[in-house]
Amino acid sequence: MTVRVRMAPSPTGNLHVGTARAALFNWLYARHEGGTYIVRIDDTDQERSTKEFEDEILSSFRWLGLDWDEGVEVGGPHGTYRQSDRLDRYRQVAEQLVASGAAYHDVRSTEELESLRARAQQEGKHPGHYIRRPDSVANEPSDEGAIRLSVPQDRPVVFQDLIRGEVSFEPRDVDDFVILRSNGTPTYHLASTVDDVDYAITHVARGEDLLPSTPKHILLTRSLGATEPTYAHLPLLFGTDGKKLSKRHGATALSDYRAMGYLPEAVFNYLAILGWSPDGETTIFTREEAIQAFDLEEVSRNPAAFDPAKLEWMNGEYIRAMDRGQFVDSVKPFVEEAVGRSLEENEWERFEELAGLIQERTKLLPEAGRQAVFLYADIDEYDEESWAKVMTKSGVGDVLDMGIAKLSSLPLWDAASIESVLREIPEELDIGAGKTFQPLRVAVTGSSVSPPLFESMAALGREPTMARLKRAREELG
RNA sequence: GGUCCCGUCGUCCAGGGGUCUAGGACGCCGGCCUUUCAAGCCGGAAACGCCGGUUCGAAUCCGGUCGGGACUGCCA
Repeated sequence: MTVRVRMAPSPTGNLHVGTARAALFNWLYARHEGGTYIVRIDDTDQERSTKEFEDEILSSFRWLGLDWDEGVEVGGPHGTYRQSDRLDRYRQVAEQLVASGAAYHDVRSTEELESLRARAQQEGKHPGHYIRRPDSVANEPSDEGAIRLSVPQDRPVVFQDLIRGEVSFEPRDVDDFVILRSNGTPTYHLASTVDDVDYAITHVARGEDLLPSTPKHILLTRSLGATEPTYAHLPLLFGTDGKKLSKRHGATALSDYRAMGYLPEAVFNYLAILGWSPDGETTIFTREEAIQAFDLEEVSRNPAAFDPAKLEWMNGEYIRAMDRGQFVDSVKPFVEEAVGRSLEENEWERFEELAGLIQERTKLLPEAGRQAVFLYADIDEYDEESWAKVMTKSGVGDVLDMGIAKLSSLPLWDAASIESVLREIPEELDIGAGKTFQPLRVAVTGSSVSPPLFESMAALGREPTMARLKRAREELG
């Protein structure tokens, strides 16, 4: 039997990194097994679901490179792959289960149910312990109320989780849960398992938060006359403080990382490493290598902390691994954004002169923009800290004067020539290299942190460099 | 409270009875390189939650304990 796995996001928010990782594992498994990866939209929560979120989620999937073989937007043999289009199907299934005796209408009020739960809790039992088919009135056929699945109390629900091994639930700890609301709409449990059955899903890899729901889904599947899929419950993602990953830890939406200048390959790699590794030694690997080595059974059982620092390091690795042209292309929008206007073709030549040096120093795409602005925009104001640290020292004026003098008579304006005359300064003045090059750097780039000085001057050009040196000299007074 | 899941460096991932004085990666600390910042290189600190048991031998198996987490809704 060929493997069929699915990802079923709810379009009630942006794609969360945790969901993205679950999608990634499903995708890897499908690709490794040569199976089918399906994307379906779980929008039974019609209040909170929006088209915008759906679009955002799908575009994030595509950005990450998680293409799907079947499902929403790409089609397939199972309709639109959108739950809101299948409401009749769910309703029909629910009624059929009532007819077969597996489910029943429940007209009890919220208060009644609450008191049943309270009683169970007081007695130290599972809260759902007393949520059962009432043995009197409610057995009558009815159109009223919600529909609950009647959980058979005769034996435990046992299953083999691919990641956790055997997991078992006593039936008394599984309440008769609602499958169809009194307004006729399906709950997640119903819609999701009906879809899994109808779409012939063979493996369900999902967050561990759904582990307690699994006996419900198994029971439902069986009462539909089907065999449940193989489950694999993925460990959850946390922040570095061990708490649930939330806004407090920074960005949680995948699209935020895209906007911050992360590369999809790096995010892919990092997400994959959270809970899995090909061999315990390798941390950087390609999609192909991941597909080759991936197995759900080798996914860790422990929750993983999402560590932004490691992601950033990894992104730097990927940026440095790009070829020059690729780097320049990816970084162009960020440079223009930093400069505040679009750049002409000839202006890019100056950037390309420095591109290699900038690339080495870039972990996040926008950082490249910050390093390159000095090439295109005059210095509005010098970086305050840099000025205070280097320009207020004694002897800075002399350095600038000498720099101006030596550079103005330079016949050839290239990095090597610039270096050779500038190197004379510390010798003649008998001061350290840092003392001479740092002031020049601040004068020319506006900051004590920049790409290497001689190359920067060369790329900037003679006129602007001289102008900036003179201006800094004047600012010194 | 109840049910279920989990417990190796600060973090991620290895190790699943002897080769573990526990390995790799990020981060951290120190050094080298150096005009700054990175990168790179070298070195360092850093973990088997605890208690019992099984065994010649346990990070590895079993039990308990403690701790963390998820769920506990006519949300998903």
